[in-house]
Amino acid sequence: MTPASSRPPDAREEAGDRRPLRTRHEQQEDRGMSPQTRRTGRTGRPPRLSQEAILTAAQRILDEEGPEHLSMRRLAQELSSTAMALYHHVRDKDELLLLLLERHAQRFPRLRLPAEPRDRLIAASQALHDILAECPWIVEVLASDDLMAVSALWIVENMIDAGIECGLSPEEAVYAYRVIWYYTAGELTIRVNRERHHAGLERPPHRDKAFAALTPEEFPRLAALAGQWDEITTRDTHHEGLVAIVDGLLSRTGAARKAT
Amino acid sequence: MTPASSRPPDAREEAGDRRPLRTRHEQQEDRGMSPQTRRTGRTGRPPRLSQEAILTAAQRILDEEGPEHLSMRRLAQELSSTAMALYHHVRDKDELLLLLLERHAQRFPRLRLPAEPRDRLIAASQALHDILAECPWIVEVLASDDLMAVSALWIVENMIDAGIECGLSPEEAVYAYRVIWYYTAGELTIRVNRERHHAGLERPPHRDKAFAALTPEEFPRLAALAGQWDEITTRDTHHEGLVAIVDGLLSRTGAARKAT
DNA sequence: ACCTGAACACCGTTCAAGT
DNA sequence: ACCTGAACACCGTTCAAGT
Repeated sequence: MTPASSRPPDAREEAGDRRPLRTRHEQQEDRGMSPQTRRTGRTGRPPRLSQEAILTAAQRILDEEGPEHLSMRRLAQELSSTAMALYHHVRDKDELLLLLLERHAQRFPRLRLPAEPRDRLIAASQALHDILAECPWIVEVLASDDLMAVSALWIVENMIDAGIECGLSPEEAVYAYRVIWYYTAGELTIRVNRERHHAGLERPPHRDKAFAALTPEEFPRLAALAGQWDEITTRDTHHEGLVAIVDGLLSRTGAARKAT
Repeated sequence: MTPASSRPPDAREEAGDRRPLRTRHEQQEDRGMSPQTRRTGRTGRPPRLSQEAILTAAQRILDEEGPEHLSMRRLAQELSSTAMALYHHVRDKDELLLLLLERHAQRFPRLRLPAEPRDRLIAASQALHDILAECPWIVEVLASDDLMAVSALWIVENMIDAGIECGLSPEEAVYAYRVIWYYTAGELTIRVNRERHHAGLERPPHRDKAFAALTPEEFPRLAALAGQWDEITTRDTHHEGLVAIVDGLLSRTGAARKAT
């Protein structure tokens, strides 16, 4: 979390962009002051809400009731306020989720990674996965981008650096990072959705339909595996898959020879 | 699309499951009759809507207005009907989306795949990706499951079969399939979200925040790449990544030696 | 400056009633 | 059997007004 030393000029007032307000939090951040420090100027009504309080309440809802219950209205209720009061501290729901992710990543301990580059690439990728596995509610937000939350940048940096030290060019290292990121995002999305549906106790109905279609003549392999499918499929193979992917990515350049 | 020869007993009337209705379409399917064939019994009011008409209208909305505009109400409007009329032909929105996927997969030509197993695994995986890349609106539904739509089962069958022919055990082949599927799902999800946001013309604001945090001292690799990031990141590396993953997965068993 | 209430423009789905 | 209208229980967000 470097305090942004050089920040690009605020482009929000440009034509077509109708979000004139900067949240209170952003203004404070610019002056490097906490609410307590600030003494200058006239004070309006003292704030009942704060971004911190909002985020804490949101996290509580997430933990106790699940992501599907986190709405601006529900959150306001939790704070004995109105939905609109929140918009004074947070631009919109997306920003709220992003801030929650940021908070989560900050709390996550900055692991010591192995020195050997292949191991480091694997360990960093695993850390990326683990951080997000703990806050799966945010998967949808993540999906929107490949450059991660600021607080998780150290992982991406390590992944790219390890890739380069393994003999990849910088471009190849970015591409390797992206392949791993896609795998991670896919695994998490599917895992989360499975758990969400599992919570509803119901097996998806089209699942049965698919199994019913598995005639041994047309689908010999799948028909043979149908009985064990759920069992095989339940095993957590994330790490195994990650290692295979990393080796596949590194072997393309003969970089693998450097490794263990 | 095998007509389901053995279908598990309908468990829907069990305790707690409150979906007594079977849609008209399902009933017909059971008797193996098309609407035209059916002559017996009293006919009630002739149907104005049909599943076919509903799916066609839904597809039109998807194509012309985008997935975010497909709602039951909008769809009913398109058919000059009411939202509730739809529920006579389709259980819920999820089923509607699943039927759309099924329809799409059916229309997709059943490719001739290479005989050589590694190439076949790659080609089948690519086909899976390509089918879904054309109907990205459904990514969210896909995410819920790893056993695909009935009409795409031939691809999964081929992937598993090719894996086994490459020397993997059946369990390993399923696991390989899942790794590839996670990669595919992740790639598609992120691609779709990017396009969806790109359509809104706005660069995500937290993107700038992340870049601003990229001090060369703390993040040397990322800082050096920042200028080219968008450019590198835009390149479509799906196929490259797929090949690397396949090779990584196969190399774990010495199966790679069999290949080309 | 900070917050509220009412309103806008939506969702998916249920239920009782109509023909 | 097929469809309708009204209603339920929600969304995120805007806007004008209050203190």
